[in-house]
Amino acid sequence: MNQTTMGKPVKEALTNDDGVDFALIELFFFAYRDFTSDPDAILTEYGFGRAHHRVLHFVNRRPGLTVAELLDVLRITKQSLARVLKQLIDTGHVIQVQGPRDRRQRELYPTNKGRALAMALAVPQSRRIRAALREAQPADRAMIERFLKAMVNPELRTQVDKLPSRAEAPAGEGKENDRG
Amino acid sequence: MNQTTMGKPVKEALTNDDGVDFALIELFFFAYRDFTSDPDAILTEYGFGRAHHRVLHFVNRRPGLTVAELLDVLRITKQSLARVLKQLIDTGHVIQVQGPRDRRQRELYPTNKGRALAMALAVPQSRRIRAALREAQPADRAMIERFLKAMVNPELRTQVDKLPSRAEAPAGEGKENDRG
DNA sequence: AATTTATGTCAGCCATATTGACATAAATTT
DNA sequence: AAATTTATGTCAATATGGCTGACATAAATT
Repeated sequence: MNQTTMGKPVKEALTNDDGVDFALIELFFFAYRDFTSDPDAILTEYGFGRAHHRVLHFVNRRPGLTVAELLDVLRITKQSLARVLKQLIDTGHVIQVQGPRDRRQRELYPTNKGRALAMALAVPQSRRIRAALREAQPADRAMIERFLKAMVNPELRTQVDKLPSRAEAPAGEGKENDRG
Repeated sequence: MNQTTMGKPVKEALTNDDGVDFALIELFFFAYRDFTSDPDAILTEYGFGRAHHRVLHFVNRRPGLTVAELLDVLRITKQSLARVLKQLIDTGHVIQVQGPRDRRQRELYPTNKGRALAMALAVPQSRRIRAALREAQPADRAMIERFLKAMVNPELRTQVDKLPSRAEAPAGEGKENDRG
């Protein structure tokens, strides 16, 4: 383990010539970092973090999802979720409703307050995307969507598809909401 | 704060119709999550985390950068960097060299071992990108690059540009390794 | 000689995640 | 009806990766 045998400094930089697409790797890193910076700033004012953002987001995108479903989407443990969810409930952003079919389940819904915050967090992100598309090439939004989707693990793409794209004909009281 | 006045559950899902590009927001989230999953798995074997990855990555991309420069790129505090950097040094992935001009500075270089690990971490990410480009539309790689760059805060785009894309004509002692 | 700069280190704090164990209520199976 | 499984909640301990503040050292600059 001495400097002579193996600890010699490598002075040449890794570049795209090394068969690896470092340009896109780094752009993805920087892009995501700044993508999350706008909501982060807002969340700080509320004493919330990214964990709260994710919960609030999916509760707003799929109102009525159960705790188990939320855990599945977020891929965290229930103990991790507990604290964050409790805070969102205590602050009146999310409420729990006892499941109608199965009374053990807790359906999670945003309140108006929670809906407002979710929108406030999403707007700057959407604006950033819109601006980037304009700067890049407005026509090919679909292409970027395909690219990003292809970056997702095939097994997990179902998750993406489960989220509503367009407002559905409201299902009314009787019928179920069939997103499946 | 009672259920009657403000705590009523909002039952309608937020959709793309609400003027916000939820589709791309979520795709970006899922794409980044899976993008980091491959290296995460490798890092775990070494007892390292994402923090180590980032340090190792930039030390390999800009060998010889100083501690201050690294802190600037990563945007963390020196106390945060300290533990991670120490581990990378102790395990022989990175070595410090006293700055030639300014002997207070510590230039950071990867060792061969550190170079190898950096490559091992980058390869699956690059492969994922390549596959996604193939699935999307191979021609328009440049477009996606423009899009991602436009997602980065303008002030910070200089950071992106500071990284080497192609191997440069080596400046130093005798002949360097030119893979070009 | 005094000050500033680059780095390191100590100590403590916070947020977010983890695992394991156990509790409760409701649904399901036997 | 009793036993089991399921959905959720909670307690405790632990790890990681950030943070701030304070202080130390050596080297460069003024």
